[in-house]
Amino acid sequence: MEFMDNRDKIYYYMKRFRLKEFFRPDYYPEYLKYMSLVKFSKGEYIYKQKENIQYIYFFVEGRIKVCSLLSNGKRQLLYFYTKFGILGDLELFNKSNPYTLIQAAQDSYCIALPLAYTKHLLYDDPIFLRQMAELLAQKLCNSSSNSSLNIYYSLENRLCAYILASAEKGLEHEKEVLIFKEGLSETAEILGTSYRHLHRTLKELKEKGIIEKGKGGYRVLDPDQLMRLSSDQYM
Amino acid sequence: MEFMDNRDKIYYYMKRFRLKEFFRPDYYPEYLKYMSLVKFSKGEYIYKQKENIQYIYFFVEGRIKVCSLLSNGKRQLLYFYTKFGILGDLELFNKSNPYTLIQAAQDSYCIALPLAYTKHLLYDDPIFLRQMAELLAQKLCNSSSNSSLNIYYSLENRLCAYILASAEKGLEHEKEVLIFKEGLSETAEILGTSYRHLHRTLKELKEKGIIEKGKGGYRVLDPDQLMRLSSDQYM
DNA sequence: GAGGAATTGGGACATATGTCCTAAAAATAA
DNA sequence: TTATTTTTAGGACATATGTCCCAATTCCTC
Repeated sequence: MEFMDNRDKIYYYMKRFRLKEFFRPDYYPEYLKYMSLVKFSKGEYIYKQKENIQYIYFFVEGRIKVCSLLSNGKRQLLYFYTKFGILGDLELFNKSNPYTLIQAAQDSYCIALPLAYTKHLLYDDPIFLRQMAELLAQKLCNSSSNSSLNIYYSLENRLCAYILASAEKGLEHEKEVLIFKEGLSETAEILGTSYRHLHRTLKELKEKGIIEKGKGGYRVLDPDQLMRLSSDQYM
Repeated sequence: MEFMDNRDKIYYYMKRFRLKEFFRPDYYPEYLKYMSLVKFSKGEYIYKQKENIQYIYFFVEGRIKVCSLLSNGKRQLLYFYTKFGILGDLELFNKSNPYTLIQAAQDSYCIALPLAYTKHLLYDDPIFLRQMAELLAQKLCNSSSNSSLNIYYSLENRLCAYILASAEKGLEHEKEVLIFKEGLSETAEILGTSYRHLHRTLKELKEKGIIEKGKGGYRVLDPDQLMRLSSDQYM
């Protein structure tokens, strides 16, 4: 995590995402004193399991991946942050065990609020607490409906969604292309399938002309069809 | 929903489950004025989709089933309440759409708190709000891990869990037995599988001597093995 | 009790996915 | 560069699960 010394950017994001409305107006100036803009580099962990959390973050730019750690040691993909959102709500309120793994899927920016100086205020701030409850309720809805997607959709569907969510923009012959660069065994783990089956399914996508193997990963040839097959998951 | 005019029972449950600790002490007497004990009969709906919620409930006794309604019109089992819990937290904070279906799986008792007179207080009660956030965070954890169970466990596992959670105690030749009485097509729907496959799996359980078909449903012959196969789901 | 509707039981076959194994290719270390 | 490890590729086969059908049974209505 890298602290960006850029007060203007903070104010810009605060205004853009109306951070003010998350807090009791009279507590806000106190929070503001401690907020800072931070950058997470691609692959960096934002929270690791079992770690006591120091900050909550307002995610403002980039892409962030949320996995849960299962008892068998595997990871399972839960969610991608792609637009504004709050990180740490779950970890803040779920005493028992922070079981999630939150990782920057691309270089990402957040506004960090350290809990050390503000936790007592936050816990007494009905507006903040209500916002958190609403967010958690929303996430719970998402999670429940996602869990049904896992039953009703095939690996092909889930893979398409995952490719869309984690592919990166790159340039090739002056054209913008999407390239999927993730390691395949990690991908299999995250999608909760076997390497063998993942591979088979990738091959089918190749045969359908949707993706193409190139150096450094799979190039997306037909994003529209990828989208059609992926049915809004993880987004 | 039937209102039970039994003030003593309310106080008993309040003490037993420490309801007091869910609220700001100075607001509590006001809430107390409106609380009442209610009974839901087996099969009765506690919340239906799209209905604006009137009460939140503290579930104190019985068994309650929570399903989500999917866009394809099917239900999916999310959770069973078997011991103390709060109903309506999700519905209270998730403005967009109450998408869950909450139904008494057995005769059940709750303490009802009508929102009409108390919502403004609850929304300004940091202790209540924090409790809600904690509950929602916990449910979110459960839901996420459940969604992985759907991937990692076979129908046999899920079915065993479901039988355990929804079987009823009955007497037969003066011995206490568990009987699973749910309709099979409804069960298939809730477990997200086909009727055919459910049936096949039930047959396997019969052949393993775990259950037995009798009049009025399936008798559980070997609860221990059922437990072993079900791996703590929905509980 | 007769007739129709819903529920239960199951055969046949297709597809999705897992396990096991082996080989080629790429990355990394020595 | 060569040796070793990791990653990618895929054959063969087993199991889980779905779809389509139809028959038997039970339930419900008249």
